[in-house]
Amino acid sequence: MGRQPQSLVQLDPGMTVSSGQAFLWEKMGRSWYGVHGSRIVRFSKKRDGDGGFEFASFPEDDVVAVESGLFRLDDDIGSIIAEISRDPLVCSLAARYAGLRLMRQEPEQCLFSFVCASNTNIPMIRRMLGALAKKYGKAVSVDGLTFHTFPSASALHRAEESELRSCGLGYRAKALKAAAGAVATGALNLNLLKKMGYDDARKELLQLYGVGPKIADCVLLFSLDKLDAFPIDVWIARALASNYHQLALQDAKFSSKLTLRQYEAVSKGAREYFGRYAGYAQQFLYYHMRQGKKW
DNA sequence: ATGCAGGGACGAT
DNA sequence: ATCGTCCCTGCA
Repeated sequence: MGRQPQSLVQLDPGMTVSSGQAFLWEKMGRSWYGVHGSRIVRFSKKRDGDGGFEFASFPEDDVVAVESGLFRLDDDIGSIIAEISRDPLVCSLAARYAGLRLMRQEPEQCLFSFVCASNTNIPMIRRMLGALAKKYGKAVSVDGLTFHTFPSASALHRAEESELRSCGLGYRAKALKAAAGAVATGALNLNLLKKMGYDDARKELLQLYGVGPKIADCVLLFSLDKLDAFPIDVWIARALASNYHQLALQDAKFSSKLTLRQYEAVSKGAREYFGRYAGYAQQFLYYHMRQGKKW
């Protein structure tokens, strides 16, 4: 730990993942290490570097399925790119950032991570989640390094709110405890949400204390296979305002902060415009907006 | 140094 | 339907 976040996970020459969606990844030497639920995963370039790479998981069972699931190797990326490339800007970004991919996170980790993500920034989110993992996760040794798995719902639910606050969560502690409780008690079944459509699954997530439209959309896109979800953060809002006047609000006040009503309107428009893979388009726009930024 | 931004959402007007 | 507030950190 203690390393500055990378702007992207360079998986191999043809594959890149924005770190904005996966907080607990870090690069050490020629390898990327990531916390993936109750696993630690490693992705490294082969030493004889002809573009080859290898994936490992600890524990080592089901490695192939884990890799395929995590990096969405089951997606038909060609036809996805083709479809979102109906938009000229996304088309050019898809060419420039060829290899950028979405990850499929563990649903619980994704939900709990984004509950911690409101009104803050990525370095701070990494710090909070790292502290939570260290305190409530299980230590796993890989390559002589110590990592911590992501805490279980019940562990987070059992924790006192004050303990969660001491991990740097601030007022988000209450929301995390609530979300963890919903999962731990079975009131919220994330696996069920995977089988629902976007609207129904979103409605369920919005019931949770501390989960608004933005965070719900992130969880839907990054872990529940709703590729039509289109999360709008301040950067995406700016991208829309400067490049998509037809999608932005007529109101000139529309710049970065969206009211609930504005969010729903802009999101609906973007989802209709970009289509069933709007979420992939969102990732190209987000990645583009983040270029040159420190994290 | 004081203010503000940073992957927002809640609760009171 | 808007608006102040919430915890915390880095940076201008």
